[in-house]
This record gives sequence, structure tokens and C-alpha cells, in this order.
Amino acid sequence: MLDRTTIREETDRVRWALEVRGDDEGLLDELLAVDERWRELKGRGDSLRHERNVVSERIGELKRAGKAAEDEIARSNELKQELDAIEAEADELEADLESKLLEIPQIPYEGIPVGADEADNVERRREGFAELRALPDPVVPHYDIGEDLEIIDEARAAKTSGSGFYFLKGDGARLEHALIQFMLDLHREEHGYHDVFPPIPISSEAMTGTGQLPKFAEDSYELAGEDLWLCPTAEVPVTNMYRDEILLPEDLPVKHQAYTPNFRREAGEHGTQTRGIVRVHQFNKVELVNFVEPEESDERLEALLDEAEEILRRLELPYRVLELCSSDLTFASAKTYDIEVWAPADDMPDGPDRGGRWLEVSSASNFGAFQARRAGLRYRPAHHESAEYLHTLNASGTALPRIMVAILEYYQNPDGTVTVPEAIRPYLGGQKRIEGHDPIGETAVGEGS
RNA sequence: GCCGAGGUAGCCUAGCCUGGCCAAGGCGGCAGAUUCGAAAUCUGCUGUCCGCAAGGACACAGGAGUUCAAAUCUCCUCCUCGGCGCCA
Repeated sequence: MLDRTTIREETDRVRWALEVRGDDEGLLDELLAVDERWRELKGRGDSLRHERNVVSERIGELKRAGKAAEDEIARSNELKQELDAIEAEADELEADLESKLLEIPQIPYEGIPVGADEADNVERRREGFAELRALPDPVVPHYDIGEDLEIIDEARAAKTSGSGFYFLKGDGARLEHALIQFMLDLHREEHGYHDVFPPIPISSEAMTGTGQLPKFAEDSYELAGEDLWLCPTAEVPVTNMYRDEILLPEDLPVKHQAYTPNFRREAGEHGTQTRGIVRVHQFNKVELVNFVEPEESDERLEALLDEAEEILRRLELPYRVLELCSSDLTFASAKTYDIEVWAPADDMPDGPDRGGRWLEVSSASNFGAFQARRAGLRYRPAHHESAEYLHTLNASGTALPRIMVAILEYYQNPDGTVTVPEAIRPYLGGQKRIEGHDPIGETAVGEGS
């Protein structure tokens, strides 16, 4: 969140932020009005409390001297009544202020593209298109080839969990494990990341710290009867693990990575563009989380993007990099790059000129002090007496299902098999191709045919 | 889940039984004095909020209550540690 001083003293910037994000500015005006009233009451309450303290002290003196203090006690009780009324209203206003403040988004960095919707995102680069593999014509979509090879099973997942879930089987499950391990190893060995495996149920407090709550409660799964939510992204537990702590300069930069399953309700997201496993309720992801000193965050975002891109380069998957425009930024982000992998099968109107479509596999964001302020993430700079909020950043490194989609489509062969990208063969015992075969076989499905 | 002990400032600790006299003391950090410079020493500062300021309010895990007055008494919640139980 933004701090109150920013809201008061840099109102124009906050207003600009709401405007370019396409958010309602009414909230800001309400907030300012509430703040003004609150400050007035705060002042009155403070002076009443001061008087009460003086009177109380006097009572103590009188009693110790063995004298009567009835008048003072009466005065004190009177003050208490007045104070109660003022405090009741002030508390109410304060709570209102807090909740409004939590709904004011991060101010985007100057210089980011200003735009009305995702069409205004700016494509920065395309990579990996110089030497493309020879592709079958037509390319079989991942949901079909996944079923043919018996490695993705949505039908059976419907029996255990409903729609929007899938089983990975045989080489599909092995490919998933291989990709996870490959990503973790790469980031650890070459980018200096420290591994973390966090708890998956997450408290409301932590969800608020990174900005998922209170505004986006409907996006996540809440556990019945508990104040806990299923992890929507490892960003939440990993960013919150140092909640209310003050880190030392030598702790920085913090570079943590975590593989977790991620759970999202994705209410209302159905249609042809979401067929298969591109938009599901549960998916695995390796997340990169960074904490840095404020002056380093701009540079770190570029480095973070490069670290995430390295996964695509090693897997030799063609992709592009977008810089998100103001209205497409997430709530807490000041600047975001998206990495979209090329999935050649389904021709979409907004897809690349070679056909197929773009799938977002990573989003690299600089949150500035926005999350740090909410979550109480501070550090004590060398030669300074007071703690300061640090800057948080994160990037997916990367999301698994869409990488799987890209591999199944881009690496497929005319004979219906899929070549394993060289970078991950060591994780599959040297295996070069995925040829399918579920030992349980089709007869066990029992579709009634 | 049961029993017990705890949670005080960036860190360590006292105060709690017996309510009031600024949450004492130490470490660390900052500033000043001293010094050619440093060490040592001394002094001040070292949380949040309101206020132009003077100043004031708040803060002892969180919340509620008792009281003229709560770190201190009462109740509830959370968390940590130890023991018992259960368990992949």
C-alpha cells in the first residue's frame, strides 16, 4: 500500500496512477475526506487524553498525601465520557481509512506505457525465431496430443476434482518433475538462488501483505472453517516469510526461489482459448522472489527478467517479451514484463504471424515498497539509524503447464511423438522422445463405447 | 489435543506478586565534544501518530474488561518453548 503521507502530499501522483490504471478516483477523494476528519478528531482526542493524564497524576499525588480527590475523580470521569465518544468515531474512521488505503493500487513508474487495455502492451523483443524446428502441418493442439500420448488426463481429474484439473501420467508426470528440477537447478547454480519450500495454506494476513486481499478474495480458494487460503502463488508465502522483520544490509539482496503448486479459482474463465491446460485451477510454478535496496530495484528487474528468459533459451522455445501498459499492471506492481512462449497449434486472431498463439509463462514485476509497507519488510541501511522499507520483486521462473503446452506443440513430430528438449534429457534418464502408453490402457476408461 | 513456562524497544534484559513517581539497565547504531586521525571516554539522540511549531498522544504479542489511573489485575485469541498423547 501507499503511505498516508504520499496520499496527502502527492495526491496528484496518486490520482494519475488511478487514471492510467483505469481505476475509479472516487475512492481517493473519500479517503482524503476521511483522513481530514480523522486528523481533526485525533487532535481533539489527544488533548483530552492529555488532560486526563494530568488529572490522574494529580489524583495520585492527593491520595499519597492522604487528601480527598473527589473533584478530580469526577473531572476525570467526565473527560472519559467525552473521550469515549471521540474515540469511537476516530476508531471507525481509522478502520475505514485503512481499508480504503488497502484498495489504492501501486503508483506505476513513470515511463511505462500508458494504455487502456492489454492491446496497449508493448512488445519489446522476440527471441528464438531465427531457427525454428520443422513443424508438422497442422500442429496438433496439446490437449489432443496429450490425450493421444496418454500423458494428460482431464476426464479422470473431473472425477476427483471437477473441471479445470488434470492428471499427468507416465512420461507427462516425469516431464513435469524434470522441468521443475531443471528450473530449480538452473536458478540455484547459475543465478545464485536459495531454495525455499513454503507452507501451502496461507493466512489472511499474509494474503493481505502481498495484495491478494482484500480486493481479490474471489480469485483464491479459502479453506472451510479456517482463516487459511490455498497458495495462489509462491510469491505470497515467500514474500511474507520475513514479515515484520528488519533485515541487515548483508542479507541483501535476498534471492529466494520456491517451487509450489498454485491454486486459482479462475471464476468465469472458460472458452476455446482456455481449452486444455492453459488455464487451470491448480498448476505448478517455480517462483523467483527478490528483496533489494530501493535504489537497486530497477536494475534488478532487468536481471530478473533475464533469469526467467534463460529457462526459455535453454529449452529452445521461441518467445516474446512484453512490457505491460498501465492498465494491465497488477494491483501491487509498478512495472511488469511478461514473457510469452509461442504455442504453434491453435491459431488465434491475436497470435503471431506464423500462426499459433502466445502463452504467458512468466511475469516479472517490481513492486517498489508497496508490498514491503503492507508486510512490514524493512532493512537497516549501513550508517543509518532508522529502518527503511525495501523493494520487492518477483518473476515466475517459470509456470509449468504452459511450458508443457509449448513443448508438446513446438517439439512434436509428424509421427505423433514429442521430442524431449535437450536441456532436460538428463532429468529423464537421457530419454529423447515421448511416445506415450499408459499401462492401464483405454479399456479401463469406461466411457460406455 | 492435554499440562506447564513464556512473548517488553533493532537485540539482550529488569519491572508484573504489592496498579501511579516519564518502561530502568546493557549491547548495537547515529550525532556532537575530545583527537593530527583513531581507540577509549563524555553528552545527546536512536519506535509510531497528530501538530507549522511549541508540544502532545500512543506503544510492553493482539483484543476486550476492571479502575480516576494498567507492562502490572481479570477474561479471550494468537504465537514460541518444554513435557505427555497422536501420527505420515
